[in-house]
Amino acid sequence: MNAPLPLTEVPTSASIDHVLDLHLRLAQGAVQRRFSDIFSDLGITQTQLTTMILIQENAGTSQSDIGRTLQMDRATVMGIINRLEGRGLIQRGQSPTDKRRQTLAITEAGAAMLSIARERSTELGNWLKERFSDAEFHMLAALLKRIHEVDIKAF
Amino acid sequence: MNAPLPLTEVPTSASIDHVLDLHLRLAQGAVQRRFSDIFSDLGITQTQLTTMILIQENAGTSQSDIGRTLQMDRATVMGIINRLEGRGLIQRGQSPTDKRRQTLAITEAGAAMLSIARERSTELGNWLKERFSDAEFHMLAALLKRIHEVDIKAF
DNA sequence: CGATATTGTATGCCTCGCTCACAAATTTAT
DNA sequence: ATAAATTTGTGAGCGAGGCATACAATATCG
Repeated sequence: MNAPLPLTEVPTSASIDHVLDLHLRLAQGAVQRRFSDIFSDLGITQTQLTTMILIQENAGTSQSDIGRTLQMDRATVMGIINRLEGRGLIQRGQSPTDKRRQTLAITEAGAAMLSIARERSTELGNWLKERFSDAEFHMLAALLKRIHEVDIKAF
Repeated sequence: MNAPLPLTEVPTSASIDHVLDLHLRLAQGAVQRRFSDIFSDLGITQTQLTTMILIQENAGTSQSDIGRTLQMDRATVMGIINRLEGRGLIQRGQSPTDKRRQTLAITEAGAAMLSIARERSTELGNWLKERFSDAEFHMLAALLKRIHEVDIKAF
């Protein structure tokens, strides 16, 4: 369920080593792999879980809202919502005020899965925290935030 | 070519805000979008570019080597190599010592594109560096490295 | 009212990432 | 030297995510 294990020598590249975007991508990949390990029995992805949490804690949100928060296209969000609804984890409803909107809500099955998932999240969090002091951990989060937040600010 | 632009209020979640893995994912997404903007005319992805640089600076590497370095499955690497070879940017050859291996090399077209791409990389680097002091920048890289390197160390 | 923007949806295309299975070659063990 | 295990590339298949484009319905603003 993972990439091969490097024990032998592996090619490196001077011009690659200090490139931030590579480290970012590799780190994200590592987390993603760890995530699917930890959550394998729940069959859920990082994006899906985040989406569900967002729905649970913002009753009545719409797909567009989620897209804005998680910086995804409307069409992309729809795919995710379709998959979650297809599994009976969330439910679409009608907004009383705006007929274009669809309110999103967690089903009972979804809530059940979420309560398990939240525990697992702790596990993932610990796996990450192992590597850092508290200060480093918060620093890292803050620095990362600058990357995606400035992306927003640009408009 | 991008996600919608949040100007309005957007749902947030207390339990989501300090989750490191979300910031990591969003940051990576933001970089990816910026990347495809900057490199749009070259029609190349982050992964593809990294792969090509790796090949160029490690003459005769194999697909498996790349997989280990970039932490990707053999099968995944093959897909990437296929696409690059299909566009005539790289070339497969035969290893003189090991008949299982395929040596990878950059074609002339590939080298031409790489020289442009390296300039664009600077642009992406600057876009990132804007947000950070030098110390922060290096700190961030170092912290990220801990995430994917420990992943390796686990074996 | 009319023009403009927002929301959801459908379609289609592409990249990445994985599993499983297989064959050929190489290395290690007996 | 022969047998066993490992490495390498490949093929087929599956699914998620991410995008553009286009369309219809609804809201909002001038």
